[in-house]
Amino acid sequence: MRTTMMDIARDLKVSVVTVSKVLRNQGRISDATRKRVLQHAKKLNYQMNWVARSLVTRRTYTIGLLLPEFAHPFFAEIARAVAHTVRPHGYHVMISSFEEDPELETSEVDCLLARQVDGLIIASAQPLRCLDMFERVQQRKIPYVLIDRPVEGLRACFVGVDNLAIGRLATEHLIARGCSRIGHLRGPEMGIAVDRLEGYRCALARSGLRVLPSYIVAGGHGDATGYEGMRKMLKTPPVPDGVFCYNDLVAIGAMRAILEAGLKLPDDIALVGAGNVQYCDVLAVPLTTVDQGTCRIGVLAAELLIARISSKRPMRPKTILIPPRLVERESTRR
Amino acid sequence: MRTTMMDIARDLKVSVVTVSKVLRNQGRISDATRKRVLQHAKKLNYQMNWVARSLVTRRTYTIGLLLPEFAHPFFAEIARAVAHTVRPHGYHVMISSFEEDPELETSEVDCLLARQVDGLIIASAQPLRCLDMFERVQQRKIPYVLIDRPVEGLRACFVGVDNLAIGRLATEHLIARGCSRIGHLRGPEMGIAVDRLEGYRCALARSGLRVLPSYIVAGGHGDATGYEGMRKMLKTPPVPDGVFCYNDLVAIGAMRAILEAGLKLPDDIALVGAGNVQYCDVLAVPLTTVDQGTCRIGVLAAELLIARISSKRPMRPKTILIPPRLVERESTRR
DNA sequence: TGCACTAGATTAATCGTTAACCCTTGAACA
DNA sequence: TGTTCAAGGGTTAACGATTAATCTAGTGCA
Repeated sequence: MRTTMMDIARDLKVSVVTVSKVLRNQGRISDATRKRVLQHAKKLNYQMNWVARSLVTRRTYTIGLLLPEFAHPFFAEIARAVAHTVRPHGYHVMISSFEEDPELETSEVDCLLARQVDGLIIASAQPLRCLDMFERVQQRKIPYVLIDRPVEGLRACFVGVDNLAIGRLATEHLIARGCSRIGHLRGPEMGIAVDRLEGYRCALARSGLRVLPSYIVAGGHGDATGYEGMRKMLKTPPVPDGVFCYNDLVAIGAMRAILEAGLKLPDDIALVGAGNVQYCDVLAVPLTTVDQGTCRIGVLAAELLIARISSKRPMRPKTILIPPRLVERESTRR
Repeated sequence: MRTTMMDIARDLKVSVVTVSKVLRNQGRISDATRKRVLQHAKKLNYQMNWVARSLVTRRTYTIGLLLPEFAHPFFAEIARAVAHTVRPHGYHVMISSFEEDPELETSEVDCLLARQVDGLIIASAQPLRCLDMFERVQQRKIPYVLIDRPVEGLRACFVGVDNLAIGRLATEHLIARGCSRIGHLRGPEMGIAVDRLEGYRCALARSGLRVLPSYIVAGGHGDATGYEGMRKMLKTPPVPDGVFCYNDLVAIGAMRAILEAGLKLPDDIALVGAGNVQYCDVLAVPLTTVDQGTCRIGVLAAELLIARISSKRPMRPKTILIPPRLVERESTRR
């Protein structure tokens, strides 16, 4: 049986409350009593029951982290940053990945709410105009911070990168490197991929280059879609001489397709990714990419969340947009 | 204010217990009452308070997952597999990474115990013969499963790969590919790296090749140590024609060093890693590696843990060793 | 009529802590 | 002598559920 405060209290013939006060270093307790309690607690190997404490204090010191995909290095790094940031404040993280499935996301949020998390950090995959999940969270007055993917029509905290700038930065870089037929392997139909596409369009327009419809190929999140997309793009001439990929994973897939086709990188096709994911510097051809401050997103989101949890009064939503930064490597060096 | 069972009970003029029974689908309740309760619960947007429930049932449906390093793709994949496996059973995962720091590991374990996790999965970094952390867990009768790194002198469940076989498999493969001067970038002084080294030694001995001390270079877990180690090895002739690396990350670092030195892979030096980490097929030279069934480790550990949690009687410790499997890619194809 | 039985609910106790008050004692001070 | 005050502690009631024991009709049957 595990020891409780009552065991200590009984043995020492003091009240449970006295024990509780000593253990919390609160209230007025004589040094003698304090010492006795602490000693006996150590002797019995006492450990606080956080569940019981949480029930009465109404705080679990747990935050929920909802991610679309765990194995993705981008989200893994975020998870790491979040866990790291909240630990000094006594918080633990409950992580849940919902595999890009909005329904699973909703049910996980509900589950985390039921488990009484003190706050949530969400990289949401909710479809457009589906705000009821968030409304439920707000109704329960649980602070939350969105990351990576903003949700339209929602007044909420957000930490992410300026995706339009990413698209522009990457495309402008390709232009500067002398590319004139610039393709884009775009991401999903909705969400941040739209902004990156817009940035791409914008950069091309600015420098007077034409946007060929056949140069924009639809895709998804992973490297498989990048591979397929690139193969498709290579089949329809004129073959591009530069491609901006929605993210690094897509770029990795694209790179495989390019090399398989016997083309040279960057000489035949220059490639730019986005994300600056771990180990994208040791690829077949080290990948030029746009850094989106992954780690900072996690840290800032965590700090923002803790600030909200600690604050008495409701604070008004805050948006943090991290400016992206181009990281040039071999895949565009020519 | 959030709704409680009492709110529902009061409104409906039934007892809290009746509500509880309906919500748990337990006990004999008339269809009429059941319906009323369910309807009203939905109307009030009721959500179970798991903290309160946990206090009385003494189960949190939470398991703790302790990892040495979060960002490492190997552990990220394990985390994913564990979370995935336990979800259908109603469990959530609290993840904690302790950055290879034994003291932090201990304090995190204590914290997770205080939070009343139902079980633990640990990839431990405890130094040799430091078992008191585990003893504390056992004393509390919390089931736990060790993964990846066995702990000597501890009668506990373990799920991992046969590291000796990894070393042998990798080295034998290099021998089969015609290498005769085979080096080893080894991992940390203790733990699984020792077995992999032993496997390497064993394979060389079997085929009558000599083990040169200068061919065994000490290192750590990450790619930085692989890079340094390889540079060192290249400086002391005779340069090896095949190298087995402690893990894929080390191999990635080694590959960078080899390419920087102007040598060709696999023609000058053939390289084998271990782990079959994600994306090691898209490296500068796709890496031959030994698959250690990462995903299966996570799944099996999670299943084993849940079995122990659910079982009434204490089961006796079970060890699962996954047989490794060689995955040949370009880095040794010659 | 009386007894046993059952379905359907209620009451009381419990889980381990904390929050909010209340009580005692002795010393200081007017 | 009486009042005040602080130190050091205790009492009681939550927190929001579950579990075990108990009650109350209604029914069947001898």
